[in-house]
Amino acid sequence: MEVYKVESGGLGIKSKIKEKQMIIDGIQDFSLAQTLECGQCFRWEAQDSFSYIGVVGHRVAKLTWEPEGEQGSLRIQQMAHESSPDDEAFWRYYLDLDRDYGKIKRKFCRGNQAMKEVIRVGQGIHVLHQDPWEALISFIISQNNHIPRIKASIQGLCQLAGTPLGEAFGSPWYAFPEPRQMASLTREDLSPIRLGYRDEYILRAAKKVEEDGIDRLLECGQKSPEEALQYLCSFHGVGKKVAHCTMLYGLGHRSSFPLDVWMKRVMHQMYHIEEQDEGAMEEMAARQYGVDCGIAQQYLFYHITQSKKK
DNA sequence: GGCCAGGGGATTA
DNA sequence: TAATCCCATGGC
Repeated sequence: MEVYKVESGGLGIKSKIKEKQMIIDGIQDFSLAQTLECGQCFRWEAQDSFSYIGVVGHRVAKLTWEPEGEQGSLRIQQMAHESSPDDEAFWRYYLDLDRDYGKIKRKFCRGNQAMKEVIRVGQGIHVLHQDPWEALISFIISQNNHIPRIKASIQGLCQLAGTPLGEAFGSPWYAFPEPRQMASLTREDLSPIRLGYRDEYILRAAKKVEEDGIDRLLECGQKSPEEALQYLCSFHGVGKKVAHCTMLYGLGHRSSFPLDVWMKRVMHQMYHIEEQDEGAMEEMAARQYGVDCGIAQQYLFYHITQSKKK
């Protein structure tokens, strides 16, 4: 059995790989459940409160969180034949484990008492690095929709058009459909998934990405937020909200601050900004939270949606 | 049966 | 640039 250790990130996180599973330990400021259930992603299934199974790219994995006091370790069990040498780096990046969230949270709370309570509720949230194409389509589907239905629609889409990844943990798994796979579908093909009027949006998006080239979308991660926003909004069915979600969760733009009905509600509560005044909310976000305001958005969103559940 | 769900497009004025 | 309506769908 091969065991090796890797150190990186400067946060004292170490990891070792045993057979087909990997353990990353010494992780702080992280909650697997909060990160996977704060509404930013739609393809993870809870097994229990410490364990989730899902698909990222062509990787099928079971993630298990093992708390140890203030810290914890993450066990990653991946489908055997999908292992590759860069798995470790892949999961670190996907889960954003090498960012100092403690420092970011302290910055958000400086001179902002209300934010301390907001962050206390979702203190383990990390903003993921998801696939940009999957994020774009997922958030088009999310419009005027509920999270359980969004998940069901995406699962249906993957089963319909995604590459089969084989069986693992007792079920068959599918990759998220590539633009090419989705572009060949018709509205009739999609009708069993019940996307409603959103089916046309995702088909047109697939065709546009086929025409423009996927790199045109991926390059938005390196471009300015203004340029990325402009390109994303050129997709039919993509407005500012969906564009900002794609930028934040898929393209790594941590300064994106998506404003939905919940965020408008919480920004009104905290800063007394009128709910239709998006410009004032964006200015306030930039001033209060700076370049990482997208991360602040996630704490705020989690807090307001959790508080309404009770 | 009306209202809402992490919106966006098209049409008005 | 706002405001309004419509776009399907399902849960409550």
